[in-house]
Amino acid sequence: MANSSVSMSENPADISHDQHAVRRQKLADLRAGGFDPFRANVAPTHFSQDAKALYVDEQDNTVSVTVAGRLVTFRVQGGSSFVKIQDQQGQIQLYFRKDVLGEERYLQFKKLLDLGDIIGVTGTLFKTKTGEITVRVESFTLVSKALRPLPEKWHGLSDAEQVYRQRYLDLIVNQESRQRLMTRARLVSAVRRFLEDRQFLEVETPVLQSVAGGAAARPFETHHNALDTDFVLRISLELYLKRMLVGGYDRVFEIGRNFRNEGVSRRHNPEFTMLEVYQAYSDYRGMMTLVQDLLRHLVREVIKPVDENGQPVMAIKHAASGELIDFGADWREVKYKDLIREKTGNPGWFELSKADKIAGAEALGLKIDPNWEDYEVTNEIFGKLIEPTLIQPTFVTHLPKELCPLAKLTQDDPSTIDVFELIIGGMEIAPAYSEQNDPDVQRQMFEAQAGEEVQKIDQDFLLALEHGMPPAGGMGIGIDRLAILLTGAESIRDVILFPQLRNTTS
RNA sequence: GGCUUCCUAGCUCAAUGGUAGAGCAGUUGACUCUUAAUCAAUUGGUUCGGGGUUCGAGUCCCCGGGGAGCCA
Repeated sequence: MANSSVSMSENPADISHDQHAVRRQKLADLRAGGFDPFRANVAPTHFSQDAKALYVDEQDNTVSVTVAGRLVTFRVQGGSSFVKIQDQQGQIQLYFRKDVLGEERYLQFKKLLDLGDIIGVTGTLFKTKTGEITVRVESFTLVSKALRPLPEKWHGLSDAEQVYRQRYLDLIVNQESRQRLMTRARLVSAVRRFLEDRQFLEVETPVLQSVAGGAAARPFETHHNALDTDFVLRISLELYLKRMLVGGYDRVFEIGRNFRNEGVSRRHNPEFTMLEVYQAYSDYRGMMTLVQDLLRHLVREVIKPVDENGQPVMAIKHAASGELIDFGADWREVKYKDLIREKTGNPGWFELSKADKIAGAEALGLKIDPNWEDYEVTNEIFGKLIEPTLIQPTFVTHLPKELCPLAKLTQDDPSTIDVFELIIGGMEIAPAYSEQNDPDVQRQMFEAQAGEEVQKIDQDFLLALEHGMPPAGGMGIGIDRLAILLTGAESIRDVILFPQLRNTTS
C-alpha cells in the first residue's frame, strides 16, 4: 500500500454509520493507490508467543521478528499507537510510531487499517514500561482486509446461534472458546499418540454401510446412484474393527464420525466422534487398565490441572456440580446389580415380577412405559437415578446381558456380561467388553435382538467370526463427551466446531 | 415431537401499551508507552417475518422462522 491515497474518496452519501460500506471504501482507496491487500502476503518468522520468547533484555534491541495475525485491538494516540494482533498462539502487541514509519505511512496505518484486518509486521522486540514485550514496527503490510467488523471487544460474541453458525467469529473474540476447542484437538492428538505408543494401529472403516450394526440407534439413510443401492451411515465402528481382528491386526483403533438420526440436545449431536479400541488377547479387565491409563495421561499431559499453589494435580472441577473429579485416586468398581439393590433398597429386586418392578420404579418417581421389557424398567432406574450421581470415575460392571449382544456372558452368572461402563461426571464415558468371539452365540444374540427384523443382522460379520476372531477386549470413548468432561464445557455444542443447527430460510 | 423462554443498531444490552436509548464499534478532531487507553463532537433502527387487538404495539394475542432450557 506504499503509494495509496489516504483521504476517503468524495462520496455525497454519508456512509459513516455503515461499517461494511466504510471498509469497502477503504479497500477501494487502497486499490486506487495501487495496492491490493488480497494479493499481498507476508512471511512470518514466528508465531506470537515464540516471538515473545526471543526477548532478551532491555539492553538488547536487536532481535527482529516478522509476525502476522488479525488486528484485535487498536489504540491510536497521536503519533504513536499500540495495537495487538492475534494468531494461533495468542496475541502480541505492536508499537507503531510516526517517527519510525514516516508521516505518510503512519497516516495510512491510522486511516486505512481496521480492527479485524490481517496484517504482517517486521520489527524489533522491546519491553514497554508496563512490562509487555512488544514489536517496534519498522514495516507493515495489510494482507487481508476485513470488510465486516468484529463483534464487541469486551463482551465478545454471546448470541449462541451466532457463536455456532459463525464459529470463526467466536474463535476470534472469545478466548475460552478458542482455548476449549484447541484443547479438544489436543486431546484427540494425545489419544492417537498414546495408542500408537502401545502398538495400536489406526485404521479407517466404511461410513457407508448396508447394515447399521454395533449399536441400537436409528441411522441416516442415503443412496448410491451408480450402484443404485441404499446405504446407511454408520452408527458405530465396532463390527468393522472386529473384522480387523479376524484379519490379524491385533491392536486397532479408529477415531471416526458416527451418525445417529435421533434427537439433538445438550448431550447429543447427530454426528459425533467415537474412539473405538480393540486389543486381541485382552478382555474387559485389560480395558480397565487401558482406559484408566489413557484418561490419566490426558489429564496430565493435555489438561494439566493445578491447585491453588500452581502445583500439578489430577483433579478437574466438574462443571455441573462443582465437585472435584479426582482421576488420580483409585477408581471405584461396582456391580450394576449392587447399585440397583442399593438404590431401590431391595436386595431381592431382581427376583421381583415385572409388575412389582414397575411399581418399585414408579415409587421412586419414575415414569415407566408398561410396554418396556423387564430389564428396561430396571435400567431406567440406573439411567435416571444412579448414573447422574456417579461423579467420581466409576466402573459399573456385570451389566444385564440384554444391554449388549456383543459381549461375552459372565461365566458364573449368565444373566450378566463381562463388561464395564465407565461413568464420570454423571455421564457414560466409556463402555468396554470382553468381546464375543463365538460365532454361534453371537448369531443367537443377534437373532434375539433383531426379532422380526432379521435383515438387520450383519451376516457378513458373522461369516468373519466363523473364520475365527481372537479373544479381545474392546472399548469405546465418545470423544465429544470426553471433551465436555475434561474442558468443563456445559454442552456438546461447545466442544464441536460446527454443531448441527436448523437451516435458516433467509 | 411437547412444554417453557428468548430474538431491539455491526456487537453487548436498556426501554409500565404512549417520541426506540446506552456502552463498545464506526465517522470527525485532539493526543508519541497504551492495557476495556483517554477527551470532544457525531452517524446509525423493516425492534426476526406475517397477521390481529388498540386512539396508539418493541411491549398484548394468533401464525410462521430461528436459538436456548427441560421433557420424550
